[in-house]
Amino acid sequence: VPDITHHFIYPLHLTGIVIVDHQVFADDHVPDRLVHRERAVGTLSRALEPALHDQPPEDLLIHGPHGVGKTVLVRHTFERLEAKADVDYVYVRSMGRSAAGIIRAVLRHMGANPATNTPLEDLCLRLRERMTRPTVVVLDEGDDLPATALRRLGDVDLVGVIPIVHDADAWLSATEPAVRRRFRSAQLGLDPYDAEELADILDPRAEQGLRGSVDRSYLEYIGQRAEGAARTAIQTLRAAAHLADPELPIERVNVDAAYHQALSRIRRANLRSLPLHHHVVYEIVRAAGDDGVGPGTFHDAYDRVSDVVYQGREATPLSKRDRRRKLAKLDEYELIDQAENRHDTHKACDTSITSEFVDLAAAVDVPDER
DNA sequence: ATTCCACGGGAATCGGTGGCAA
DNA sequence: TTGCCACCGATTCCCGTGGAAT
Repeated sequence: VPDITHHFIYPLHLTGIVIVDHQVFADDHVPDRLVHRERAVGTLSRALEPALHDQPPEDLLIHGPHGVGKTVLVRHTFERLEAKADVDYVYVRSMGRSAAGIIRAVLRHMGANPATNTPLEDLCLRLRERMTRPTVVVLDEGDDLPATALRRLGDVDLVGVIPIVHDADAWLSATEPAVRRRFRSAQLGLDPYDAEELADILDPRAEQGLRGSVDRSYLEYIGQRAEGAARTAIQTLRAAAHLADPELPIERVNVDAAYHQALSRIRRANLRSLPLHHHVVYEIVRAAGDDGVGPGTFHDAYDRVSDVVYQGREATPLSKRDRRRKLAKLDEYELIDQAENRHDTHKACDTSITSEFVDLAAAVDVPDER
């Protein structure tokens, strides 16, 4: 949440705030120019090109590691296309959604509001009815998309599908052959940036978003620390700006400290977005500290605290199977490292991140070790 | 080689909720 | 309005798989 209040309450020069434009650091900020992504913009534009002539856009599988700008690439390219042609663009965060959930999200974008229990078949019918112009459906976070969703969207004329995933090979081999054929030769991979490129990406943001200028070499340090991910680099710069003040110019802010603050902020937001069960599971893992907790011990601990933790809440404790699903989710969100096998341990990535909803210390006196 | 047990895919089940007919 | 049904999403149940210990 942007901290704007200080601007109005205190004279700027008396505060530690050097950020003058929060928007350029927001995750959904789309810059006018995508630095070092010219070729990717070209490839994507060519896939969308048929839409300019009222033809369905081509399917394209976009892949690459965290934070290399997959989503921004799509938004940026589409905004330009939209200015030129009568094309629709639907962006769906598909993580965890069923086939019906995805189709429903597309329909909602088109102005329909189908009930959650409308049959998938009906949803698809309505989708066809409403599809009157070329439409690009972007399925972000599409690593485990239900094949049904892809098949159904593929059946609709005028629709081009753009799944965004991390690992293209894994994705293709996990899906059904028909889908594989569609995307095998329609891929766009984004590589991590190097430190120089990241500095180029940070530079205009520092210019626009911060009071005063920032040394190029400092931006490069951040670039090195961010390991190829633009999102991490941008959030690190932002954290550094927060840590700076009139006494401590931004270049003197420790990059490591800023980096960790940025990571921790991202993880905190991730945890907050999850429902109660995940918080309980997370807190049990976190309570084990840096040594972690083996799967067996984890389940014992869960059983021991569950009565108290769930007391007075409508939710009830989970089966072992579902605890494993929650652990997998937490791993996905980079909140824990899940045990690889039964002799390994689950570990919290950052034990300083705590749940706002669940407090185990208040729930149990002393967890006795067995 | 055998045993132990967590893992994780998939089927079955449950609870909630629109839509619809009486 | 009421009662029923179909459907979804969440969860549990079931079970084959496989890594590590013995």
